Amino acid sequence: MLDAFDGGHQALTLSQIARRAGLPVATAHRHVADLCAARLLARRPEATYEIGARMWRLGLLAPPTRLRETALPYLQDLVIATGHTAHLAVLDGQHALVVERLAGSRTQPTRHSPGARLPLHCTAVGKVLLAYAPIALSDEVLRQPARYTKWTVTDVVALRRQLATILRVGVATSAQEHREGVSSLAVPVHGSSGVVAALGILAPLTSPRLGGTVGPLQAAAAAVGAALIGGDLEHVVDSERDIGDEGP
Amino acid sequence: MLDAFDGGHQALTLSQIARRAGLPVATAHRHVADLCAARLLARRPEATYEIGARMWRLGLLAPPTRLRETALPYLQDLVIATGHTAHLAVLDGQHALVVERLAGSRTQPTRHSPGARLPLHCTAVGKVLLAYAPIALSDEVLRQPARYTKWTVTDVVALRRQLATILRVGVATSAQEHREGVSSLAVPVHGSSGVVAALGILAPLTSPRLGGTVGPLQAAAAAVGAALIGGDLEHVVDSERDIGDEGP
DNA sequence: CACCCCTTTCCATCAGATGGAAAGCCGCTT
DNA sequence: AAGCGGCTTTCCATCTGATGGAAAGGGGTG
Repeated sequence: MLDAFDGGHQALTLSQIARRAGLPVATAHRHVADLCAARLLARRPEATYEIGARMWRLGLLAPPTRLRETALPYLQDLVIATGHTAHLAVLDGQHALVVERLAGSRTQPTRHSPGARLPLHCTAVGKVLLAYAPIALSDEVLRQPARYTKWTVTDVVALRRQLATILRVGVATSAQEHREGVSSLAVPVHGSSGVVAALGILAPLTSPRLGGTVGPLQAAAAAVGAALIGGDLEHVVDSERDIGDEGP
Repeated sequence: MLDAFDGGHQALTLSQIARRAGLPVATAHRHVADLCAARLLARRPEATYEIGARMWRLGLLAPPTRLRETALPYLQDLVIATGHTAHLAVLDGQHALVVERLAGSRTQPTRHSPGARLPLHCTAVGKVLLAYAPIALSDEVLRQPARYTKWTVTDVVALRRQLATILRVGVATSAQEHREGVSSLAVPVHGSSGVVAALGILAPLTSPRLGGTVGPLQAAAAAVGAALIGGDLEHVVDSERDIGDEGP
């Protein structure tokens, strides 16, 4: 029933929620009232509902947040060093879950979109995650690779070859395979338990080649990996102190 | 029952959840299983549970996220300009909810703590929010102001005078009133519907006076306010596109 | 004024939640 | 080895609470 909320619907009326969830209004009304009482939803003056502050705080306790907080400084460095948009993704089922995305230049206020889910077979970060994932996953994902652009590679044999190459050289690319006019480059982030994320760079085709950015990219990935392994302890203590005090 | 999770307990066993929620294990077991099926919780290999990816994504749809994303660039500017830690907070019941906190210097990796709740009567951001809030709230909050340090002002009359001054000059301060050795300065952020947030700066007592930072602080607050009002439209469209595609 | 779409409440019907108890599983101590 | 304490997981008789159709109330608009 919470699934009624998504990126395009951050504020919904009761009837909308009921319709989108396939529930009778009376039932939805009761549920929504309960969720509001629990502060998981909040009611706005115009009788629309949106995600509440408690839900936000709970979401902050999820693993992606810790990863994001740790990686953010290095993402900033990477953006400054390369001038391109950087993003960090983790494996989430059959998708790459974008944990953070930082826009390229300050003047171009392209917003990032944490929470987005990208396909695994036609994005650079997705390919990295897929290459290092258990074979069972690629078996599943490569059954029917969806086509996004005319450049999307849907040939299973070719994709398998790509994954093998990625494992060997540690770098993945995607040239307009997901969105026209956008190329990307990605490398794995090695944490305490294997590859825990993929760090990637996006650039329009018109910009200078991405090849020269492999160095900074790998350096940033290594730094993030090291921070994840080394910073575990202090980080936990930190959040205990800072978020620990619950309110009514 | 989700309240069992907090900053100090991001991963819990079933029994822990049951105890903390005051529920019999059998009931907790069923609930947790349901939440896992909904991917609101996730089960880790060691049979502990943590907040799931779906919860994280839902949290991203909450108002604080939009505010945070909008304000982040200006916070960065502010940190660079002043060299101090900056933070942004909104009113949440009887607390100030920290939406974002950026550490002062790059070399000093002080972590920020979005999600933390600060008292209203003894922090600079809290005082700003309280000063601009309905009178009913300050009536309530000033009934029994809690003491945090020996510098905490608990005299109701003095606090009321402070709030009046804040309304007049648009700046609030707190000198070690919440934590020893930490002073802060804060100003309101004016959005489309009055004061929607407070922007503050933290500094240790040993550092140069905070007085000189009022200018940059007010400039940043004005910029955030403008971005909030002007950027609403494009922002919505953006997140529609980027987060819209739901998964299974 | 009538229409439409929304929110909110009520209540008879019915289905699903509840939690004690017992089984099964480590890892630890005696 | 045997015993113990903590954990997870399943079962099932009990009964409490969810369900949704219907109707009332509230604002807008043509």
